[in-house]
Amino acid sequence: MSITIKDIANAAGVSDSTVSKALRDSPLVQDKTKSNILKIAHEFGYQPNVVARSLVSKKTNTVGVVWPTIERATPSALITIITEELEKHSYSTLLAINKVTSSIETFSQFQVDAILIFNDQKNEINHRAVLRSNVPTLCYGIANQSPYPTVDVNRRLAIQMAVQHLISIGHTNIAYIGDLSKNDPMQEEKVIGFMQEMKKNGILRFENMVETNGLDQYDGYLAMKSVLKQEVLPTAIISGSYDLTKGIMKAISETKLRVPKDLSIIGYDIVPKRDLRDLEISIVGVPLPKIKDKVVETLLKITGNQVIDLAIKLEPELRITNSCASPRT
Amino acid sequence: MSITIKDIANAAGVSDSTVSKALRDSPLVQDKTKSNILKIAHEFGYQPNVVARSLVSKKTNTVGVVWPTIERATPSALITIITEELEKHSYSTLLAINKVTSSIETFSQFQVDAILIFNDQKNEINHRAVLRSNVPTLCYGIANQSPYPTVDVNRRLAIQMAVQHLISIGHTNIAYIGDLSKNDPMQEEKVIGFMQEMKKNGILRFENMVETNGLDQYDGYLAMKSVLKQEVLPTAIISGSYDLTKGIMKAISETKLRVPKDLSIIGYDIVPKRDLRDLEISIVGVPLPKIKDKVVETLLKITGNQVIDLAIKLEPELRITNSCASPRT
DNA sequence: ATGAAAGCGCTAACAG
DNA sequence: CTGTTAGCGCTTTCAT
Repeated sequence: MSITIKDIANAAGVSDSTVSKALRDSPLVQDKTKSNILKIAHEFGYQPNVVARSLVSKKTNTVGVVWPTIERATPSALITIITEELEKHSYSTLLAINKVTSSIETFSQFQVDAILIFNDQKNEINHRAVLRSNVPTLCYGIANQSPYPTVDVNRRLAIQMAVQHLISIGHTNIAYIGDLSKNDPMQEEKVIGFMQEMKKNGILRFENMVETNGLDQYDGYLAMKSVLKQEVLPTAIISGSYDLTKGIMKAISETKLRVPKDLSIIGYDIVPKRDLRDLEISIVGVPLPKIKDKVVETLLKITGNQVIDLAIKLEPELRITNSCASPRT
Repeated sequence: MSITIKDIANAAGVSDSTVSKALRDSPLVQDKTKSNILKIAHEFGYQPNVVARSLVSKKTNTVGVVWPTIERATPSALITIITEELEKHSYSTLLAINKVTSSIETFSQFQVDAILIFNDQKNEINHRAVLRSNVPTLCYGIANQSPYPTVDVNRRLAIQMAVQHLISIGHTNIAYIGDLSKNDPMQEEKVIGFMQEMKKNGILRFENMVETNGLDQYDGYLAMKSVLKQEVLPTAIISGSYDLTKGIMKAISETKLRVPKDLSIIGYDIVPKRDLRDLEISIVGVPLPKIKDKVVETLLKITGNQVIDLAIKLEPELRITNSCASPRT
């Protein structure tokens, strides 16, 4: 049996409610009494029973994160900083990795104050079940796919911006290296952005779309190796992810080609970790901290039942460095 | 406000407790009444309030997993299957990625029935805080480092077994490719196993220990590349992880060397995914499902406050395939 | 400033 | 078989 408010009340010789007040730092308790109670509570190793508390207060100060695809490493950096930020606002974060519907159920039963769904798969979410759960819910993924608010990094636009820039400085043979499968809607958005923009300019060729097996460095390395075997090399590369970019750079470094003289590079990137220091690669995307801020801000809003827009789109930034140059003629 | 047991009682014209019993499928309720209540509950979209329930039953049917190093991909496969298994036993699983102590606190406040700590770092865990939390706790990591039970995969022995085998078939120049840093006690165990066994046989040389940057394919690829530059090549390689092995194989495939004719390989491996089909690599380690079973079994035991051993060591298996042969003389 | 009492939603005796 | 009662640990009026 663990320590309850009663045990402390007994030890301090006061009533339960006084202890409750003292613990919540109410001004209705004398300082002396308060500090005495606090001391005893600490001695006893008292831990408030959230379960009992929330039964009356209807608040748990906890947000639940639904993360069905734990084995994909990409979003974990985001989750980590979101958790840190929420902690600053004195919210705890709990993760669930079951199927979306059953995770929601668990969180709803635990009376979390808000739910964040990482929707990085073509999940068949039972939206009715989610809505019925009665817990304010936010999505991270593609907007307008669900009946609840979604924070959406505009990946399509990001890649379009990259293409536009490369075209504007004269490139016509641009390759996209990334995940071309249709399993992950976020990756798909990038591909669509690339294809649209290339088609619009009438320069999309079959060889320009380079499939990778995954999103790791190694995948980028292998993909770039295959590109290097093409008869006519592209003059510019857009990479679908930070890790891919690292592998791509490695593959290039094993040839006599030089960036940006022979090849311009822009990487899609929202990750802050930067160990491409040797050569600053041009990047496009929304910086992670910006996403984190928006997500947490929105989460905090919805816990207060504030009504917010369904689609919260974050606009990407294009940061061009000396990894880009006009093609040699 | 959500639907409570009372609302259903009202609608069905029975008492709260009858509804409670019906919902828990008690035999003490007439079938007719029961089905009527169930029907109404379903119509209303009733969701039991676990918070209230556990306040009286002292059970949440939930286990909390403390996982402070979410960004390292390795253990996620384990967590995934543990979660699945627990679900079969009608337990929900919640993850926390904060610091160990504060995660424990959260779980303790939520009254989870058991806690599983993934201790894959040199964490400074405040053991007293954990013990005080009063929640049965299990560790996954290195045994005898904490005052609570630990499921420990005997990594040291695993690597020793691999070395022994290679020596037994005539190898004397054996390299270990893996994480040599001392940040992760689990990796360290493997290194110790290797060094001990090599020293015991008087064949440990400096070049035999090959450092990688991480545990990904790419790291293995790069490390093997560097090995291939050595003047005298080892005749056998022991790889520290599944992904490293993949990269190592790739690097070898780019040379004229053949496995096992020129090089024998044993990989440390507990992961079930097998896409090295083309060539079955010899492996040593404890299969993931076995770990999962032991962890879940133990978790279930401790929720019932059964007393169990502090150190639960799982013995590795060595599976030799045709990736190993005696060295050419 | 402190305590008594009521109640959050549910379960578990105990009566009927 | 069904209803009544008490109480889980905590917060929150409302008295004192």
